[in-house]
Amino acid sequence: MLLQKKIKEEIQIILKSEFPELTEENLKAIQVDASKSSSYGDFSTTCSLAFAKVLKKAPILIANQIKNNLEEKLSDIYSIEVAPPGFVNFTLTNKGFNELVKSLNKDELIEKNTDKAPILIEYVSANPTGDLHMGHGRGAVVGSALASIVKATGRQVGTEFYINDAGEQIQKLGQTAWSLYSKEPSQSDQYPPELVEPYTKDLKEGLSFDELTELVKNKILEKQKKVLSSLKVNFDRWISEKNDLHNNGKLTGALNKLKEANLTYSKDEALWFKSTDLGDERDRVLVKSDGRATYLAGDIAYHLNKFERYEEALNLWGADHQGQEVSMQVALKALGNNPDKFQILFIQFVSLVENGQELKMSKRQGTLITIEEVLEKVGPDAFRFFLLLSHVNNRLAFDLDLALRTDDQNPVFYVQYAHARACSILRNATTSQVDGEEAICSIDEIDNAVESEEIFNKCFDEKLSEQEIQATKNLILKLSFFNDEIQRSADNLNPSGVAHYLIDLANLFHSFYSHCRVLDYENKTLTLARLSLIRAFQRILKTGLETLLITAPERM
RNA sequence: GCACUUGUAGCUCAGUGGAUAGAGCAACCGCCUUCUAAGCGGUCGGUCGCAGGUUCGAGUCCUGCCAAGUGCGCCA
Repeated sequence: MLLQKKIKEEIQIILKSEFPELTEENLKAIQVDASKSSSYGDFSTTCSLAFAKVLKKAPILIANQIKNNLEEKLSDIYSIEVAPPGFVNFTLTNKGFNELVKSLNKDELIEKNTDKAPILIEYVSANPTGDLHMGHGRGAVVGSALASIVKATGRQVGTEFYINDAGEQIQKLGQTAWSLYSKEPSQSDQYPPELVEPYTKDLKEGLSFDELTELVKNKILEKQKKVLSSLKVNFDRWISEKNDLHNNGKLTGALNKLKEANLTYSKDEALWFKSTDLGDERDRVLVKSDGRATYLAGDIAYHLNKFERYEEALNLWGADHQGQEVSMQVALKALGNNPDKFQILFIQFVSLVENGQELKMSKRQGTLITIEEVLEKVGPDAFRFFLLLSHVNNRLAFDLDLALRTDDQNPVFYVQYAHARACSILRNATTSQVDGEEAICSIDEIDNAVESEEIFNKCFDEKLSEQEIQATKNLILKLSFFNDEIQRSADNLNPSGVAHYLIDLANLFHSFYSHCRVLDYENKTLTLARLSLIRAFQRILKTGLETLLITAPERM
């Protein structure tokens, strides 16, 4: 078990016995974090500050109580300082650092927690009427990374893409396709023909309008799947509005539920949802006067179905869909679902910057930049990493020039390079050299090295420079917070923390690399000690990158 | 007009109510006889949009204002 977790548990035991008025929830919230500055030790906790009010006691007294109780217990692992107004700071001994690296090499890197309810993440859900653009790309990247992170923490996750293949947009697509296919004059309000044309080539003759529409839709969908898959985005299920809701009675079922709950009325030959009564700004149409269901009706049916299968649901929607949120929330609530279990993240727009200029984009003029175009230039890893760096609530300027560069300006290369360097060291250590020199050691020797405090202490030998020792400690400390970072990202449903963590980690590794020579035939003990740290680093960086669905190359 | 989101270094962005607000890029100065210089070290750079409030403590929470983006269809 990681040292900070051990410390946390000790504090919980102390506070529980000293202050029985603290609730389980209070105790659970205790955090042992990295200290802000090395002058405050290695780990610190602010729990005495947080509990001062509940306990009606000066924080410094609580802090001292923690210190006095904890001090004798593990004095070979850390020393404790209390700083006003009530911080408790822990400074690790060499043995403490050894314990950390041991855990990082032996334990599961990401703690599994199965208490949390299964969650369904719906994302992308673009219309099957054209190419996916960068806004979809952002949703795709964030959604897939999020699903992966949450899954890594042991929680059950399902992912779905909802295909809006039953509405008016698909009709318009059909009309455009039809005029291209039948050479009949085009009607108004259609899709730009040049965007549809590639899908109407080489079709057999004699197709009906519906057959043609279905065929073109499927071709577009296949292309979307292909593009997503090259971004490493795959879904557990693709839900078709037409086949999975309209044609099998689920839509009618949902409408009946709303009717039974007396939440609908008829007006102007349309069926309306009395959403104003429930807090919406106006009533919404469910079935249009031509007898077709609206998008909202289908979406309500879909979400009712989601909650039959999952306890919680998360949607990643484009910012242009924010008007739907209230209607959906009130509908679900009115039909007996807990609104706290349904959450929507709105993806703000991505703009593209090239040569320092923001590119003007318009769907109608066909100047919308597609995922494919950007992906072709920068590749999936840079594509993913850049879009993961900022929170979806924030508008994002994607700098094509920067992402195109394959040098140190591009953070994804910086991180991947750190991994390649670590692999290179491990490879050089464990394989015999071209000049016939034997390998320094085997993987087993490295794994065993960390078990020996004597070997590991070489990392902190007094003959080493202060810089070397500090670089080593900094790297170990950062590594020890990998699990915390993953858990926090999973809890907050925000993968950007992991991406930033990996940059910081790579930074500390590069610093360690330049200060600390690892392979040294003259000093095998120090070499082994440092290799055990490199091994932990490599394992964690690889896991981190792969959790974000980004490759961790062994050579670059 | 109303609703949602955003406002932090020249630029792109991090920042769980806790200590001295961070990173990358840009600018400037150094570092390759040794494991990958796609790297490292250093300098410069901030009234955290503005004004109040809550708190022992606010970039973080609340209110108002200002600015930007988005939404306000029998489109999806």
